[in-house]
Amino acid sequence: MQIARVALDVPLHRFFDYFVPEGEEMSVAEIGLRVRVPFGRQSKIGIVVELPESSDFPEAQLKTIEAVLRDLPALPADWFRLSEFCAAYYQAPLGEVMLSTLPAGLRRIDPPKARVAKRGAKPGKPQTPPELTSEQQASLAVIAEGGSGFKAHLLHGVTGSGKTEVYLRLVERTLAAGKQVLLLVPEINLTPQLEGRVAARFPEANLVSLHSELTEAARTRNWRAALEGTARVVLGTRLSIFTPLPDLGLIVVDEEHDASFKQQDGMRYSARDVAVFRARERGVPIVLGSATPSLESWANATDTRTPARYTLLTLTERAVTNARLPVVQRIDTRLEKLQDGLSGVLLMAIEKRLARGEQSLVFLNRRGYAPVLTCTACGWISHCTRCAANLVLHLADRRLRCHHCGFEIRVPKTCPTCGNQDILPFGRGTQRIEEVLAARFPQARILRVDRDSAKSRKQWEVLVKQIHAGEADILVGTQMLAKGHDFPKLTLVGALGADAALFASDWRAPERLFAQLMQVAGRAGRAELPGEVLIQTQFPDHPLYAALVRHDYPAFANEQLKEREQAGFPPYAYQAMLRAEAPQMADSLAYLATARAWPQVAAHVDVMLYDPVPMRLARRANLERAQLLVESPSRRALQIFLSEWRELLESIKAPSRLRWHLEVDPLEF
DNA sequence: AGCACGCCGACT
DNA sequence: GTCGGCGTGCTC
Repeated sequence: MQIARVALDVPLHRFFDYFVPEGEEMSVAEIGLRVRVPFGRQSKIGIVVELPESSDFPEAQLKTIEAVLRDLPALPADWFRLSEFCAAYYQAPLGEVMLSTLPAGLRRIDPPKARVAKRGAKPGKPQTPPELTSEQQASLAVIAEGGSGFKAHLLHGVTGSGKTEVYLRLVERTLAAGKQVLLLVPEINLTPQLEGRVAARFPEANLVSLHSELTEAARTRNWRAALEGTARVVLGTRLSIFTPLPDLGLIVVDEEHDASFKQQDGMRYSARDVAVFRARERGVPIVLGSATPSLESWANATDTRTPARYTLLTLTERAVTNARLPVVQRIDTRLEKLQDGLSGVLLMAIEKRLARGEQSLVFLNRRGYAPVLTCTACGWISHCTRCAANLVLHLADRRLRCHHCGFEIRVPKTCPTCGNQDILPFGRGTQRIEEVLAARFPQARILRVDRDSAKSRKQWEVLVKQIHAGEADILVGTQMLAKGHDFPKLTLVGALGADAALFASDWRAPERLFAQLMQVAGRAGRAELPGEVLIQTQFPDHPLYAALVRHDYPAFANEQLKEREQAGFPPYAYQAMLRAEAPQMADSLAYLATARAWPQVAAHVDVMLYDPVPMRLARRANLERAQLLVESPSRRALQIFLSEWRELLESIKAPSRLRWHLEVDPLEF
């Protein structure tokens, strides 16, 4: 009887062999088909990865495949190589990688009911392509020179410089060559606009989108259209990097610096990094676009000591006629007394916009009314009972809320420890700023945009519509507002509380702050109206702000890279993080200590292990967390170490309540 | 991961 | 006397 080797969705680094049923014999071309197999007491969906001559397992004990599913073409070989790369690089079991990137509908036991494929995105009104700026033309020429083989390009373009138009021209060329395009965007919020634009421009391409807000059926349908080649353009969020694309000819990663490309649970992959691997492996060009590239990508494109891995393409002018970059200014808050967190300069600037009928945006990356509630008598502060964190005051619905575990209670009327009635909010969040502005400008229409006011996609869309219709004079919002939306009447942006990130213990915080401020600054003055950006800071001379005022990302990036190199941080070192969590910190630390004490560690001279330490948020949802950093100047050395170490990690005896995971290229500490 | 088997504490 | 806690072991 024929034997099939099957990958299953179990956390084990091995495959399982089965007999192929009589009369269902498979050909080599059918490796990559899904099968339903008995597994223990249950049935599971698996993927055939091999048709071996014989099994290492006693053949008498092999079970037989229950059904060979031929409803879908076999998954292609390059998709296998992509999965294998991820499994090896991120130390994840291959079966888990393969199955978890499939749409849920195709992992299910019950047979999917066949439905007629509906067409993809509805094309908007047909567009005529705009004239290209000379910079756009030059970028396109460089990419064209690279040919149709692998080449990585970093497209560095300020907000409004027309990166999207460059993508569209590349899509056009790729489609004309009979190839498929994969367009990656960081968030679902950004898909509708780009979707409309691409669909309008290429009505024949049968664009499909792939993101978490699609229904399961729609997701399966779109994924299948990609695999079968009927969809020529796929637009999606990070998971869509795993979509099988038989005719792939181009990958674009928009806003490549965005943290949403990093998966934060399960296999903690970076869709951007996987995309670069996939492009190289498939031999197709890839374009990474951003106004503020990640320092990793920037180094790859500019480092002169190693041969540049990426070509750098720059767009400096705004593509919209007459539009200019906003004027960025620092407000020295040491010199000026703030009124409820707002400087007189900012208040006056808002007043001016109100008088002119223009919009202002006050940006503050802290939602809620105040980050903590305190008792003036005994010093009590509102803290979460399950986390090592404060409860945030949400006055809008009179609740104290933990932003880490979701715990919430009603706001107490008196201090829970001493009964004092005088309990006060400390610090300021978006709700409080909204209130302050409402008191100061009673005639103004104020709209707050944060995760509380825009919980669902629907609410978000309503808010965006209101802003566009000019139904708001002042917007108060978190980074939600910073991303990818044009508000034509917006001419002023005020940034509050930015300094916190300057001296944060996370050394990536400045990089994120710069990107965020640059992005939010880009919201101001997109149309004919010039924009103004005011940053309230106690450190106006900080080089980060100095670079921001000049719109000088390269200066900022090069400065940061210098610091990273001196400190031996990425991208000049490669890292992995082992984390453990358990009800008791001692158990978490003990697990890491055992991992650290592995005798073979000494044999890996080029790999360095730090001491196990409690995480910055040491307790979350009643679990006490610790971590151990592993570092190496060589990516390869780190990989070799990790693959050996992982086996040890799996063999360490630990309390059953303890969970651990290994993260390669961690972004947060 | 599931799911079973297996051996010690408070309940109808 | 049993229900159920989670420790341990296995899945082709």
